[in-house]
Amino acid sequence: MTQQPMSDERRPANDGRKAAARNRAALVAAAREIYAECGLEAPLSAIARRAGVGQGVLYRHFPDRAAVATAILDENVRQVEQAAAARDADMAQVLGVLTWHLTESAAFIGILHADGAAGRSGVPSYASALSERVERALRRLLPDGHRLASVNDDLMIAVAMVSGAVTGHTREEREHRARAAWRLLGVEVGPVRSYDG
Amino acid sequence: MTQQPMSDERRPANDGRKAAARNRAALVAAAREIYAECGLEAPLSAIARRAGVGQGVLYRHFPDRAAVATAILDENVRQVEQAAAARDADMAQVLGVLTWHLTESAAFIGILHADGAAGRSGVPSYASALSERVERALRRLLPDGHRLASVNDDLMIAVAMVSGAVTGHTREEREHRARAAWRLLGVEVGPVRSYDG
Amino acid sequence: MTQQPMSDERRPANDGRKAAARNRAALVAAAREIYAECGLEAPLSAIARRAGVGQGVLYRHFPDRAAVATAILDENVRQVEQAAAARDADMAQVLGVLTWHLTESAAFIGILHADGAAGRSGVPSYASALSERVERALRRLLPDGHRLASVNDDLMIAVAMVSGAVTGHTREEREHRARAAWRLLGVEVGPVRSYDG
Amino acid sequence: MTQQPMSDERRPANDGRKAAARNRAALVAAAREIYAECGLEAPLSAIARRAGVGQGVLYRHFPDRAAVATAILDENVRQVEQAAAARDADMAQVLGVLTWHLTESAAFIGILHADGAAGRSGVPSYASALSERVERALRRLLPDGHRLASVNDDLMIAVAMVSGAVTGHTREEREHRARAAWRLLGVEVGPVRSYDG
DNA sequence: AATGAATGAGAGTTCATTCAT
DNA sequence: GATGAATGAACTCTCATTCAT
Repeated sequence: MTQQPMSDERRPANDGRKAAARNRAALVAAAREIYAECGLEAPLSAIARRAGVGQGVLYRHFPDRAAVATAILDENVRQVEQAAAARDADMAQVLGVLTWHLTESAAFIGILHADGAAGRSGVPSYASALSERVERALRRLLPDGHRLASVNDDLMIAVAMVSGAVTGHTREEREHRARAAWRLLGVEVGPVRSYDG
Repeated sequence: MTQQPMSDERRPANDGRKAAARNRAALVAAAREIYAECGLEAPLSAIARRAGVGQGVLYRHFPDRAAVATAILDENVRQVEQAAAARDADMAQVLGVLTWHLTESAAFIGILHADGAAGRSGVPSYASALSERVERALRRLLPDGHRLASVNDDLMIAVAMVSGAVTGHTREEREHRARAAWRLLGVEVGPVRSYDG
Repeated sequence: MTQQPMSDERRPANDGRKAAARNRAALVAAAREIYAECGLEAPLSAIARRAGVGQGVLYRHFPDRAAVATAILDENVRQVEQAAAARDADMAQVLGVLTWHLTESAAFIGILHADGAAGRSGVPSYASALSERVERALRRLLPDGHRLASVNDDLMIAVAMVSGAVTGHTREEREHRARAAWRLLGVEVGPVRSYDG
Repeated sequence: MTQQPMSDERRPANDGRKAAARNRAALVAAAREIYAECGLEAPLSAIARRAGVGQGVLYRHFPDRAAVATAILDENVRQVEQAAAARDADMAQVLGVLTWHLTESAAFIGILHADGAAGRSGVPSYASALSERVERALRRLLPDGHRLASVNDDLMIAVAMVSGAVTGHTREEREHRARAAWRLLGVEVGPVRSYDG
């Protein structure tokens, strides 16, 4: 309220380059938490606040809401891709990783409904891009005789179905329901876990 | 400082009582359309606008958002119930009706994800009420040897899966995808059509 | 369907940080004026408009209606408290200060009706908090033989009565009527003026 | 919802003339109750609902909000006038009646702040008209040596002060506080009761 | 005369986004 | 680069008032 220039009153540090990367990471982590708590509709300001940065910083790193979501989801998709790219990868294992992300991240669920739905109202455009990356990763591993190989759509429809089984449920229920879903589909799934190399 | 008496001049038509039923119908139709386009989160004001009535009219007919949604979805649920209550009802037929509504109404899709998820964030409470009505209707018809009868959750998980298969897709795609989904589940489905007695 | 990005074109000035203090002051001043004219029930939007700021700014500075009112009235109450805390304070002098604020601020009048009326319909809760501060300040100075010391309620009832005498009247009339009121109560009042140290 | 002319389906009676008077009475009674519960700001629709009539009826009988308030308050004022017009009326008795209405009707309190304040913002115009009727009634009885007779304003200022003492308090507290107020003013008050001839 | 539906203007609140510092 | 205040539109919900029936 006074006119003092607030000389050095604990003014937030400005560490230059280093800070930028740190802030980006903080934002991504914060977004993950906030999304988990409030869903994809959470106010961006909440993310900035949780990350401990100003809202301007958020906009510096991410031009819009979609960019934030993509940044979060990209990590999930990448793990699926990496699992699929591993030398000894097989379908069941990769579906295990996929399922792990499905149960872990409520935000991730949404994009798996999106295959072939680019530009559809309600389906953010980034979702189909991510969905396609998942599809490419999986299709490469689809053995000819696989339950989901006979009809072209089946693979991603099945994935969407499992997503549907977990939508709207808590983390705890999601794993159970996802397993049940794969079982009903008659598809074998490997251990449900994150992929880290 | 309370309420202005209305700018004056040219107060638009007041069609009197007769309009009541007409307006309600227009609101329901508009809501169905808007929901189909924007999902259940659509602004109520958009519904009123589309219906060609003032917002007050919407609030007269429906005290709150849940009432609007329920009014729309109730009709879908009721048809499923009626199909299930028919003398010669069998599971496949009723699933056909269910599937018809799934393809017809984007809004209906949402509630089928809601089973057992009452009070979950993002899952409005009326959704689980409706979901339970669907469950009761279906479970009565579930023959002992049915593919979905072995585990208790299976029935509604399967329904949620089919919903997941169609979420985010257009009317046209929905029927195809829903059929594919049931096929992947190995569940027989009768003709996909509305139930009208 | 959530929030539009702003119509575009000609986004009005954003004076940056400096404006914060200026805006807060403008809001307080505007609130004082509007309250004086319309009472505590005045629309918050009128205050923002009068202050020349967007409604968002008002909400940034004051989370709710009570915060606005408190910010305005706090200053009045504080002066009474300070007058009462002065080394050589005596009842008559402090009542002079009280009376000055009563004539100066129509909003201040309202809270003096609130003693012991916490949570009463129409009596906002902050009003009784402020009322109690006034009571504490005055009671400390109440000499044993004072006209208002014999019965416990008398002090604040008398204050409420003087408030009643001025409610609904113009600034000019208020001083005259307040003096008349104290005279009718047989209570001596010092010079009617603000306290500034 | 059907198109039937609802032949005689319990259509609300339309008893002609008689009903008009009955409705008016119901509206006044309802307004009294609603005002007591919700204050003068209560929605007019609530009054109509409580009275069991359509809103149109309310508007037929009372052109606007002020007219409703006046109708209610008129009854209070009339009793004071009648008490003052009684053959053996004396000041103390009439003040007792006045005080009774002050404690009985929260709505009545407001108008007694209004003397000489016609057209003041926040002071509805009908209030000063009613206030003047009260003043006329009382002044006629003011004996020359009365405590409130020496200065011209004193009478109504005193009344406003007592109103101020009770504003914002519950029925129960009001009587106590009003008595305390008159005592502090050194004015004798007769039994606090309604006047009924 | 009564009914009660319709109207639409606010009031309150929340947020995406910009921008001076 | 970071900060965080400002902006204002959009959304929900409430009412005073009118008017066809």
